[in-house]
Amino acid sequence: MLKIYNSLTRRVEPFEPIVPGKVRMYVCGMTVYDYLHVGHARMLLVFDMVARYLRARGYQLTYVRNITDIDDKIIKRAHENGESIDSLTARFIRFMHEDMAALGLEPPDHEPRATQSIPGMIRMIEALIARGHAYAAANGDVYYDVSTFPNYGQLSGKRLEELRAGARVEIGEAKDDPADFVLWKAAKPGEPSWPSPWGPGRPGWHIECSVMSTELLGTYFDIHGGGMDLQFPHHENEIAQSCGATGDRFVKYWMHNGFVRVNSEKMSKSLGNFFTVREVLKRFRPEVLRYFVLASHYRSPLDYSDQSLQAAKSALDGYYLALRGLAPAAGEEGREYAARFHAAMEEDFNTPKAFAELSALATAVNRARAAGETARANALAGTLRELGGILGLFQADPEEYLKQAAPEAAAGALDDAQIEALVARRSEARRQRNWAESDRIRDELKRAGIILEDSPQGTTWRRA
RNA sequence: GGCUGGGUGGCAGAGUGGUUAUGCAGCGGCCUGCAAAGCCGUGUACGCCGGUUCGAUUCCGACCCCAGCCUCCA
Repeated sequence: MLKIYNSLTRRVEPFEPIVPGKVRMYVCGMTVYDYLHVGHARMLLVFDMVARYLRARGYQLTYVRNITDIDDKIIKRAHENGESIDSLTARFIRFMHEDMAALGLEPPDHEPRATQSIPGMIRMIEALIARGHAYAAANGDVYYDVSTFPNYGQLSGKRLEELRAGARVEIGEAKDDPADFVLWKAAKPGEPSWPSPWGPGRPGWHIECSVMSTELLGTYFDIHGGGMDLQFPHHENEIAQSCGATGDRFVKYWMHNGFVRVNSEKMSKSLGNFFTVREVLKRFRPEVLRYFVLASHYRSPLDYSDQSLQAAKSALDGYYLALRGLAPAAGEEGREYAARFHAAMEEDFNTPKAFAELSALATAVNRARAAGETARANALAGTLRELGGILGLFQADPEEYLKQAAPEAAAGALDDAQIEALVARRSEARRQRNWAESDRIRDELKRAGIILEDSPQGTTWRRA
């Protein structure tokens, strides 16, 4: 029985889809005005894992991840660059898709863009006004009246009184209550706008997600995900909007992933302490990043550092070394590991615990191989590869994986042919029992980042 | 200040009222010409102080510390 921690109840609950066998999941995606950083990568990898696991369990999943392509930051950045909003967002959507592909993410079923759902947003705001949850202010903005929604604060555990006390009121805002939030922003000069019953303007960020999710998944769907920082106010406001407009429930399970930190601080644009996915992928292969992310529980904070990535790489190398030279075969072998792997995954996607099983399975593979039980080794390897596949891991050809260098290291390094020539020369020296020459070549290769492994079947090499 | 969630061995990171998490790194052994990889073995770890208990890292209370949210943020 799969169990999921639900932010709404702050409890781990049995997962029961609204429609048996079918799961509808919405994840708040990217605002496209800059490159993806490691924090975004974590969110994307976590929900990619969730999607893969749900599908592996046989659920028919509809996965929606939106693109926010109109918002204050986008307008500001486009203005700073002296370019149009369309050209800015088109470029960063392209970069985002490149990074996502590099990370090995399975594409969502739908990737709606905010600017393509404006009519729906206007309809939802009209519904909110009609039901008494929203009001048009004198300046042309439309606000949500939080006092009309009794459950406001349920998701984030906040109380309206406290929010009011801490709220900042910007000059020019026309809210009745400092805790009210904007649904529609009246156009300012030079800003893009759409016609609406309240005059030209553009949607607030929160209404975008309420509309994109319910348009594609229905008013009440199974899972809504996103980063911890979206819990308040973004997701709280989505609930108020969606429930207020439809009178229905909105989301059954709220999932929030923890942050990536750098030196114990949240990695974020505003702090400027972020590493882009592109930078990291110059030095580490995508699968290393995936392993790194999944090696901790999705709700825990995750400290990013070069050391941790290096450790993740060593661990991942170990799995490929176990798979190397084997022909993974299907079969019942290793079923007990698979059972424990799934049991761990069922506990709110406990990937670190699941890795403990994969690690035990890799050891079993190595043992079988060492004992000369090739058929058993192949069968166990088949199970290892299959279970890894559920997490998006171990699918590369081991030989290729082990011989491949990260782009940065590859520049100016020895190419495969050069390495193989040196390995051949060393093998000849070894045949002549010329250990001095043999060791000299091995040292030379070692300095070039090549590790050699001798065995009765010959010498193999890989990149460190 | 309010609201969330945390503090586990050198590092990363699960988990549990009494029995080995796991990984990386280290050390010893086997293997190897020597290595590497692999296998085997190896660590008086659970923030502090009280309480409950035959027994607490695990439950309860206080305290200290950390992070996140309360303003845009995955």
